[in-house]
Amino acid sequence: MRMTTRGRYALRAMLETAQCEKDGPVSLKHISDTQDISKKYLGKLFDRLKNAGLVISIRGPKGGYLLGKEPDSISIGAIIRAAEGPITTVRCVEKSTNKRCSRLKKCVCHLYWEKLEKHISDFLDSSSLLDLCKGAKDKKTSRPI
Amino acid sequence: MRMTTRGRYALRAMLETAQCEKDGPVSLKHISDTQDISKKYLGKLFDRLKNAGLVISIRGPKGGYLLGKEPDSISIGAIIRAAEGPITTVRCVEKSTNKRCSRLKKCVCHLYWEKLEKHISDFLDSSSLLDLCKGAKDKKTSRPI
DNA sequence: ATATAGTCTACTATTTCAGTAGTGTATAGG
DNA sequence: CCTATACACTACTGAAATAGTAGACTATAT
Repeated sequence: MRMTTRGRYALRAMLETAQCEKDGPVSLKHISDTQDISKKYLGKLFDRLKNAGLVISIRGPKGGYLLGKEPDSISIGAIIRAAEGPITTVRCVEKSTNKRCSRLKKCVCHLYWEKLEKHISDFLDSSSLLDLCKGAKDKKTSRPI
Repeated sequence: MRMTTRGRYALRAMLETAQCEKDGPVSLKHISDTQDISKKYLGKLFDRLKNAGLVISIRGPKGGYLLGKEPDSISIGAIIRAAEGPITTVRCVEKSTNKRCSRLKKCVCHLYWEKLEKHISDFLDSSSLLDLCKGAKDKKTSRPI
């Protein structure tokens, strides 16, 4: 039951973008510097985020990325799914690939994993990037953990 | 956001053990045959389950494994944790290793990941092996998915 | 023009996972 | 006491995914 750095990087990068885009496109260099993430790696990550429509890119000098939608309509789930692929707690239930294991009919466990998957998915979809931005703002005045 | 086969195997194996232990110790061979899991791999898995106190072992002919506690006091979370290690959605928040990333103070994301972790953990701890056994029993009479 | 900054493909190193091999040890049943 | 059974333990292997790197290419603001 693990989340990889890819998902974490994605969230941090999106948060940084959301917080800085008012000053113009946010470059990978900026994100790399402020978030300690390899610039090249971010390049690949933003490919995914861009394909998912979560950011748009602007090329050339002063270029970078802007959010592709309003921050309140970008759910954390959408970011994680864009970065890591579908949230699947159990692969043989994966819808996209239709890879359903042959034991399906006799296995109660499947139902359980499907419930877990929905539970996690709902949680991730119930917060937006805006919610996290607000949290970040609050943290600047109050005491950090 | 993935669960590995290790966790799934563990749950299926525990369920099989719970359902069959009334006829005496359940051998790895039996579990291997009924659940299509490599016997050698199960051996390693049951090491973990045994260390966690979820099963006890009986050696020699007619030997095998019995549940280490009543099925209603074995939570699914306990099984997953025994098999896969602590449920951590983000490693730098991992308590056991004290590996906290240096960005902790400035990162709102951490709070979010910790909430997610708790959310998942609570879900996994709210069902017991007994609950799943009941589900399995029901499924025999009713129509499978 | 040119420097900046995204785009794209390919490569590499590391880690984890799933599974295998083989040896050792306890014990039920004859 | 012998022997077959079944757990215990260590070490190894192959495959896949992850994290990160290299370098050439393209668009564009100044």
